[in-house]
Amino acid sequence: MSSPLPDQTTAPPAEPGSLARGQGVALWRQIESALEQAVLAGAFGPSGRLPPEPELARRFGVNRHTVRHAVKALALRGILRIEQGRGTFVDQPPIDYPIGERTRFSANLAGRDRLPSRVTLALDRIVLDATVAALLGVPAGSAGLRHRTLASADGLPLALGTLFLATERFPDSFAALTANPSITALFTTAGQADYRRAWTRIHTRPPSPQEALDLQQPRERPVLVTEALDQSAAGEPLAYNCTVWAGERVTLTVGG
Amino acid sequence: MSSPLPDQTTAPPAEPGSLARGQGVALWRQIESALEQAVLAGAFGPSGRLPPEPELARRFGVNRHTVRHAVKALALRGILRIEQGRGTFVDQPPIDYPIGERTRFSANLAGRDRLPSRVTLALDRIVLDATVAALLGVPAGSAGLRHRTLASADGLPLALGTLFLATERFPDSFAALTANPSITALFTTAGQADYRRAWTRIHTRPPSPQEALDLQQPRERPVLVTEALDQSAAGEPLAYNCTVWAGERVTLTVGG
DNA sequence: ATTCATTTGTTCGTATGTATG
DNA sequence: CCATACATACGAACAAATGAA
Repeated sequence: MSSPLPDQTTAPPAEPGSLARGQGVALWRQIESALEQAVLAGAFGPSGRLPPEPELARRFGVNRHTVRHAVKALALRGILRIEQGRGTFVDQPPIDYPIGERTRFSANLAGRDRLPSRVTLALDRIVLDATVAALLGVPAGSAGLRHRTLASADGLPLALGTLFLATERFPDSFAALTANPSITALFTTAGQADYRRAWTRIHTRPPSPQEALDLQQPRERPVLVTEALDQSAAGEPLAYNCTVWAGERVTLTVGG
Repeated sequence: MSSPLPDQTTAPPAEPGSLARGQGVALWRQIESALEQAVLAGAFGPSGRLPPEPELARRFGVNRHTVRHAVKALALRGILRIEQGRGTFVDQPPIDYPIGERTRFSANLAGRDRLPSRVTLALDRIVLDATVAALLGVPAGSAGLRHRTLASADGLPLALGTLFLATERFPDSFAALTANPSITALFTTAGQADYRRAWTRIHTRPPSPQEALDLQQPRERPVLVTEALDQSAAGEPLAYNCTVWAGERVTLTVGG
């Protein structure tokens, strides 16, 4: 049988016979260069996964040891990342995501050759429980809105966001968020363009099965959980946000 | 044979016969109250680990199902945390650790009934590699110091810290840190009492086997990794710090 | 909890190419 | 030309980690 999973990596990094033997350049050096070129060309797709070693050896027409020598050299240089039992991957540096008083989503990822996107997963009218209501400064049991979104960069899920709003403060938010999932746009319409982040709490834990599925990451890899409160310029609570980040794909940055 | 691990929890939460049968209060309700009292009294020690269910059942003189009913109720209320295959634990809320421009360690944990402590694990003279040297603003290959510490609160490990200094900036740092592991003290002596945190990067990943051991946490629970650069008031880099936190025991807070 | 397929990690042995003296 | 040392390359088998069934 052929490979059970349709492998999303398509790139054939070499044609057999493209290597020069006995010309003073070791085979593993030539393979190292070829793989590095392939990485820079983005030949391994958004997953960044390389074909397994035996497959690479076949394509290059060399022994597995020789491929391993090349791969190890690239791993030492930080180009590739080897994970026993899982595979070898392009070592994409995690996306650096600044968190501070003035954080906006899409502005963060622009200008660093990543394609940001944000889709609405769900938008529900809910009853605010005691904890969230207290944060939003309304009585427990008040009407509210829960907006669940999935943020991606470069086609890979980055974060699951859940936003809580009090209906009494944003009466038309359901229609507004249906039309445009951007919180910044909603706040601006409501005359709160100058909101800021009052505080952010950061924690980590293993993902729930559903979160691992949504974020397309293994259950063994942890998630970052941030909780944040957005505040108006006057200091009133506007929205409470709880975001679950794919831990292996982001670094949060404070200051700098 | 008796229990293979010497259990550090000593507290007997009840004496048999202390339960009132047939008095209109279900046994599991009484056990729920008794356990809650025990939790509030800190009867389960710093580990927060409850005795195994059969042991609890024996102490209360009831069937294991009855204990499970009580424990489940407390878990639903967020008082206890059940971990299949590991045990039942007091659900200690994670320690809230503020990170900002003026973060100091011991100041953070005082006044919240946790006993902070910090011990030196290792203090080495090293050669600074390119990455760290660049951050510290010295040539790669310069002499430096690496200071590894273990921070604990309440007897439980909280974080493994690694600090990098350039020797040329702090000539006497080896002796100073040997005498007093506090960075604040070192900086103060060097006339840099007014240092601040230039930036902090936050990431998460599974712990290495050694880290799991040092932090006394299961390998399945992730760690938080913070990297931070301390800067003088004049904007010169002073020290680079990389800290690995026990993820289940801390929440980092920005602002607020 | 077990089993299985996949993938990387390790260790043998052997042969060849290259540089040195 | 020969001897030696070392890096390179190949082959086979097994170990260990991962993830899915």
